[in-house]
Amino acid sequence: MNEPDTPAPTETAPRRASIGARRNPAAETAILAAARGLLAEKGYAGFSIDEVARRAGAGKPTIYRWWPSKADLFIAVYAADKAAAIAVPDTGSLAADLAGYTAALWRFWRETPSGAAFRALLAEAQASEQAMTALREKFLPLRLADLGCVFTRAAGRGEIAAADAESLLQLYIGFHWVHLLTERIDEDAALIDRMARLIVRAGRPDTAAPPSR
Amino acid sequence: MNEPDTPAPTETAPRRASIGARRNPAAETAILAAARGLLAEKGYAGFSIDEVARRAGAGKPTIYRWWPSKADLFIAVYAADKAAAIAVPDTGSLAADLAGYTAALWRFWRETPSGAAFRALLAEAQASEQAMTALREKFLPLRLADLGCVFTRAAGRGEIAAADAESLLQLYIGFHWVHLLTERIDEDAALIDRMARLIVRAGRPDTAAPPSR
Amino acid sequence: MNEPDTPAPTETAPRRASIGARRNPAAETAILAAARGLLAEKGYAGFSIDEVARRAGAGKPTIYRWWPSKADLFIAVYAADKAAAIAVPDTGSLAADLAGYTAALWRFWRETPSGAAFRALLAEAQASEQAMTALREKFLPLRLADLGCVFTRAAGRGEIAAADAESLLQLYIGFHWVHLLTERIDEDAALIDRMARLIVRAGRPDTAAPPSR
Amino acid sequence: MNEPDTPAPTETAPRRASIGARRNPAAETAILAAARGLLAEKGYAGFSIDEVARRAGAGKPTIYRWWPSKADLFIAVYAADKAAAIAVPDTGSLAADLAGYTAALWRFWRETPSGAAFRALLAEAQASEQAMTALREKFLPLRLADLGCVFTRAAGRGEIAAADAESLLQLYIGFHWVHLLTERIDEDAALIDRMARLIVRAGRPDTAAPPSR
DNA sequence: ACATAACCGAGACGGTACGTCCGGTCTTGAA
DNA sequence: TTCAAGACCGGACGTACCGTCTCGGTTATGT
Repeated sequence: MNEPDTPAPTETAPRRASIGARRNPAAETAILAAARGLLAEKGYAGFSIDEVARRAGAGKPTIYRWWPSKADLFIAVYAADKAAAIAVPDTGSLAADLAGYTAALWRFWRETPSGAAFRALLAEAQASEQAMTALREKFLPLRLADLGCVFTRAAGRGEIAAADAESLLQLYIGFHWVHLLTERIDEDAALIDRMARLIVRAGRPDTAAPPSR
Repeated sequence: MNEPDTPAPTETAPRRASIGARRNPAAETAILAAARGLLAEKGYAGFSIDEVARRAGAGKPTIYRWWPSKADLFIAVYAADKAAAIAVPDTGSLAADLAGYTAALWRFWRETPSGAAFRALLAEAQASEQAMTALREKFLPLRLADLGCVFTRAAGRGEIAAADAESLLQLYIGFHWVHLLTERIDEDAALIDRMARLIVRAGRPDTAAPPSR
Repeated sequence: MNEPDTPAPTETAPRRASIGARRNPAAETAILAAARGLLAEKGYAGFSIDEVARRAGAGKPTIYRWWPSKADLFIAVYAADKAAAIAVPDTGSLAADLAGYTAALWRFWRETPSGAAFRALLAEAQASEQAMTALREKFLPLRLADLGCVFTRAAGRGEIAAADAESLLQLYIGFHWVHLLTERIDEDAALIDRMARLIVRAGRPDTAAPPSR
Repeated sequence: MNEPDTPAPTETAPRRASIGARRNPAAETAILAAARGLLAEKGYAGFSIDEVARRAGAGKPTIYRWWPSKADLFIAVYAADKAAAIAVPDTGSLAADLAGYTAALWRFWRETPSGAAFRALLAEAQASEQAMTALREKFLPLRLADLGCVFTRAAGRGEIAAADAESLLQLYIGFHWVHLLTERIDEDAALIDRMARLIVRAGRPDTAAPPSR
């Protein structure tokens, strides 16, 4: 009904037009970058699709087309960093592996927007069934896979009972979450070491004790 | 030009007037009850101060006067139930204490609005500095106090090393948080027992050494 | 990251491909039919180029190629019906001609999408200079030509003064527009007759009166 | 969930706050003025609630609270001018009254935003049932009342048959609409006079025939 | 006895964000 | 060159909440 008031500045604005009936990688890049920047600057509060669209010079429908919920956007931001950032250590010692991984993870969370992204994802999941589903189906499995092999290797070496591997992993993850969600992911080496040793001890096969008997 | 369809005659409503220059307990009760009901029905999503005010028949400033942030309201809802609902067990066995406490806590979270309230508090804390402060200063200390004595007693009995008590408590809390935040607080006795035993084992004094004994 | 749920495989659709470097009549037909149907069902509200393209299985550029504005599309819809639907009466009496024409026109407006199309054209012309131009240059002359001869014939018969023919035509058209735009084109024979007689009387040459003098 | 990012500039911005649980006349004035200005500058195209809110420094909900549809806003803009602008003439001659009124009305339509407002209202009514209702119930009766007495007086003087008054009024209104909707409300005195005389002649009592006299 | 102060419900206020729809442009890949 | 398809940006839509503010009224308290 209304003409768009002459979207005039077609010639002046470096508008990013369609490249045909398929996804425009430039738009995707711009949107993810805007989301990253916004999360880094303002965190979950202050994050809005509107602002992402503004910063990316993108239309909101373009965002919703590819990331139907904020959770999807958070996951994408996280995924873009993750691979490049954290190597799963393999030192031959579970305690060392865990301490190393925790230190690396916390640094990663502190120094990239991914910490904020994960916090946002967890928060969003409490408000939106859709986000909860995305968290459980698209996100958690990836994290479990990463760390899972650390515990699997430890079980292979006899450091922990194989049957406990999964439960220990859960304990370890809980430790991370609590610290992230309460903004205590500063690098406290002593704390990290203590926790790693506790986890290892918790998993120590019962055969480790008996000798004492 | 248009009247907003005459918002209902004031004289018919059993309005709850001021009782003078002091807090009206009836208003407080009504507001808390409305917040409880809303959390129970809709969870964090669907919770809004507007809706609480509507349900309570209260003015928004009355709510903001007594609970300056949503976090305060969530904490109040939680606190109203907590005392009555969970007794800290003292069976003489740390594993049994933990398993009992977890089962009771999860039931409490499932069967009262408090589970939703805590999830809401955690989510809110990710978006609001004020809520984060309330979480850390008004809420967490209370929980730590509860459970702290369980570990203290266990240390006193020699079940765990006193130096590890606090770290073990953190692990245990992390376990609860992960399950709450991913909506897995169904009563799985086997899982709970396994985790309790792991915690105990993690805290086991260096009996591994005790060949020395 | 997320595919927009794979919008149906292209190979199953009975796609209407290009027939080479010239206009495809099948596409034109499908688009006009879709526009007709949409106008008939939803009226001006609910009419959109997107929806027409969806219904016609056409691309939007195809529509814009042949009908650069919505006004052109409305006019095309109107024109497709008009010729076949209304015969300009010639009874020898202006009043009878007018009453007959009005009755036929209103029936036509009620029973085909053309009434909606004309309303849409008038509305669109208020928002778009392009549509206003189309209305004035492509549409109105046709209507004037139709009815013009009715008045010309009446002037030839001495029923009305030739000098007034055009002004009477304007009055008559205004009558139609008011009724169309306020959704009062139900067939009220008495009203129509009264108005036709008034028009005739307005045009009666002044020589009709003098005898009385 | 999200803090409004510290609406900070409370102290700097001359924000127009609420004045309590009742309508703020300053807001009403600002909104109407913004709507007037926007209509005057851009017409129906280019008119949007968003832009009105921006110009008025008002929130969209404030606009929707008092003018639930654009039609209501158009009517309010029209009404604000109308009373002050057009006096219904009473010269003792219907033709002179009509010509005078038409000239005044067209000038009013040209020189205030009311012409654009009425065009917008008519257009909007073609797209929205709500607007059509507002047009028929809130707007047209007022216009009919204005002009009605001109014809009533003429009938009292015997210039026209009382039974024809209403129909003549319709013809006269149709004349105005056609010229407004096709942007031909420039002051063409000859055209206006001719049309006024035609209307008078159309209403002439059948005393014309009365050779009987 | 009476002013004052704090409380109460109510609801308007400016604003921001939501998620959706449409307009008009552009590009692709096939015919 | 035309076609269907559909992505692109922009912007408007109407609604929900946010947190603040002001009102008019009520009730206790302190003078």
